[in-house]
Amino acid sequence: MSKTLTTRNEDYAQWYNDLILKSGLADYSAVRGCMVIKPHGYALWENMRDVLDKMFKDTGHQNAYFPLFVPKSLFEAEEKNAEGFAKECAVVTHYRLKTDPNNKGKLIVDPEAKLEEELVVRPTSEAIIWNTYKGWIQSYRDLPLLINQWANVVRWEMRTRLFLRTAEFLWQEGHTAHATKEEAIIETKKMLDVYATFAEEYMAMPVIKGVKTANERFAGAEDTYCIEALMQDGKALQAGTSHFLGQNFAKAFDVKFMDKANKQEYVWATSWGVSTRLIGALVMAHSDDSGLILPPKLAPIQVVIIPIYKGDDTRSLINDKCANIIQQMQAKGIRVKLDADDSTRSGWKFAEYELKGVPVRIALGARDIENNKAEVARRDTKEKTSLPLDNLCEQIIDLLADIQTNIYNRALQFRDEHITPANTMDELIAILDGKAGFVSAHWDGTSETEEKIKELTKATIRCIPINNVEEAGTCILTGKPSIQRVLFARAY
RNA sequence: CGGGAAGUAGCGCAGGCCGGUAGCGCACUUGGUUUGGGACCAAGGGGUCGCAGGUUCGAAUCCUGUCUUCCCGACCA
Repeated sequence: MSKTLTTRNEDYAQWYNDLILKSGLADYSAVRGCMVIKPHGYALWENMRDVLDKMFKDTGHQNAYFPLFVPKSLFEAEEKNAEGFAKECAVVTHYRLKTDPNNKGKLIVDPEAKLEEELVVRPTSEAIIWNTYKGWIQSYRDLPLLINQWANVVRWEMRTRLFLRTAEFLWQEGHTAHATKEEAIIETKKMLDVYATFAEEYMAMPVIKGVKTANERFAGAEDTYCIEALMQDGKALQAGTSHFLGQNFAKAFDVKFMDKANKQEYVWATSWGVSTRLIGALVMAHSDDSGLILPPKLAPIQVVIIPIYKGDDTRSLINDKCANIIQQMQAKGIRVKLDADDSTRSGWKFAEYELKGVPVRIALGARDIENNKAEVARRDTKEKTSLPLDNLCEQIIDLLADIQTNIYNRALQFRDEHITPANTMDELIAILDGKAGFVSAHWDGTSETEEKIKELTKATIRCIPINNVEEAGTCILTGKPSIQRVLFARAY
């Protein structure tokens, strides 16, 4: 099987597509804009999901599930939100098919079965959730209400890209209700921190926490916070968002509570989400021309053991040793796989597991056993070393931790080297066209200026970093006064 | 929604201009030899050439329509 990838230098976009397909993360499907997540990709998502789910529960949230369909009248209740999503909604108009009288064996939509009210396939669930919350919240004693749901959503995108932008995707959406504005803002920021922690500690992907400008804000939110990551081609990627929704949805859906002073008040809301897009981010943050590089904490397989047979006489000796190592590793909770398949040779396996991003590979042959050693290769640097078998398990645990740290540091260094200040439009354009990455520049704070810069450069303001240093300056485009630099980048 | 490209075996492609009973590589099956960086030998199996019409004695090939997918733009997590 020829599974060579297009290199990143040749064509970054093609490299990404090749990698996703050939590493077995996902596949195209017969449905326009929709992909199939294959077992390797889904296992990765399950690991991400499990970690996040625990983090949500540790911060007091509970899971629930709301319907896929939203009646149009509910959907349009919060106007800004509805308008924001209107152009990309799939809509169910009928509930039945029938056989085509003019074309045997074919089906047509039954015109008799038109729905009285169209159903919108959720692009996000605020509407149905807030409609439900109305019935759940009467008193301040019912607050805060901290709910998360794991679900699929549909956004009818014109152009799709595996994991980064597909018509249907998997995500989680948290929806919380609070008695006070302050508490809702704290929740918004807390969940942003959860995302940042997850990205950095588990995905080994450094992120910048920030606030979106009005242009980039979630429709219906007062403030949108985000984590922005930088990909190896110098493009930014929004990896997660957390919204302070104010009382917009409470007012639209009439969700009030009685406070301690016996007064009716609207509740304060947040919502926050991350999606399977994180898989795309993970791929582009670390991987190389040989394949995926997965962080050990999330890798579906952390260690693969490949026996090297030579003749039949040492076969059972090697098998016994492998079984022994696997037993020890499993006892320590390492996700380990033995590949003793006789129909492919070791060289093929080496390449295959590199493609799949398995962090550590152990090759074990008669020669190693004789020397009481194993050949250990780490995926991130491709270094091979010979380690003693005696306390192999402990050494591998250390190695996995080292790989996790190393790929984070590597990505961090790349990210930090790609935050460049610019003081003129020419500088901004030169950086974007050259080294790319984030560009830190002064902006006068208006949407018009942001739009204009986007037109001129195709770069958007990714965010205003949280705890940004105040620095007096003049806007890069208009020369008007500015109090701080913001981060521009071309983005996914 | 605009521009481009492509649909022939599971995957990647050739054949098409010049119509004549469908081919290559990889994968797959069986047997054997192998195994420290994508093994080799031998023998096999698999396709109504995206779909629908049309031209023709005859269509993968020519014509018309249609569907789908990918890439580039505008929109988005």
